[in-house]
Amino acid sequence: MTTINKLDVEHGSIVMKLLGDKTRLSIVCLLMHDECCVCELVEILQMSQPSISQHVKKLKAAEIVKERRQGQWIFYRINTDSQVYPLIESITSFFPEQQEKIIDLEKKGLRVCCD
Amino acid sequence: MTTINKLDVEHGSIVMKLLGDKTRLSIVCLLMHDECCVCELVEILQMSQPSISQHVKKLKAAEIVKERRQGQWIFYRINTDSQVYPLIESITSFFPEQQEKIIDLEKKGLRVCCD
DNA sequence: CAATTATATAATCAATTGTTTATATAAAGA
DNA sequence: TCTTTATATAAACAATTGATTATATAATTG
Repeated sequence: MTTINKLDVEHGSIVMKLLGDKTRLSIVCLLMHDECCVCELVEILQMSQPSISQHVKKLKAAEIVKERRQGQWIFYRINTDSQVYPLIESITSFFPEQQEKIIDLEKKGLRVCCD
Repeated sequence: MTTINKLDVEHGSIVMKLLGDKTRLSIVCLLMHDECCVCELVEILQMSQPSISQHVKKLKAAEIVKERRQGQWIFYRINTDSQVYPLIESITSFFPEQQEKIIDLEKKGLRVCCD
């Protein structure tokens, strides 16, 4: 049994505003499945690299995502430790699975893998 | 057992942007408990009447709220028939109950009642 | 170490947003 | 019908936002 931790409206509206952008909402939905690096997001969302970087920067500033550098790449993932994670999880559950976009990326050989 | 109807990101981000404003998020949280007229929202949120009217207009345009005229007053309430209502309900559940603000209004004798 | 690849950052700019002030509409009451 | 009360709307404006272009940083590879 989980008790929901209430958020204040001030903080919540900031998070909601961040998700109130088509690109960022897509990024967050995508990252719910898998971590992705910037170039993968660029390919999937068909947007410029600086634009994607600016969006993930905002998500990072709000602690919605975390980053992890691996070689040349910087991988972004959902910050499940965040106070707003339950809200994020709840919101993204209303949107369609984005997995097929990552699968398409693999098919095109554009998936970044570092082992 | 309820099956969640998925929303598309395009539509969802518009709704999220509307809730990404402190005033509108507060209004929606308040209306989850009770319908309110504009002058009650003005009093509770301590904002100008035109400002509140502009905000509820946007919420109405997105079909998040409905209006009902009663005499001089126009009461706004959550549109529970909307396709995005489950999302609204889910999001608002993360924020504190706003009931005490309506109770305070009653104590001050500022609650609008038409019978 | 020079070239390449991935990402970040900064400057610029058009578009959007939220508030205020002023005015219009519409119902109620004297 | 004139006044009051409640609400809507329009115009103006400052602030914020998101995209683009150009440049910087940082790791990799030859």
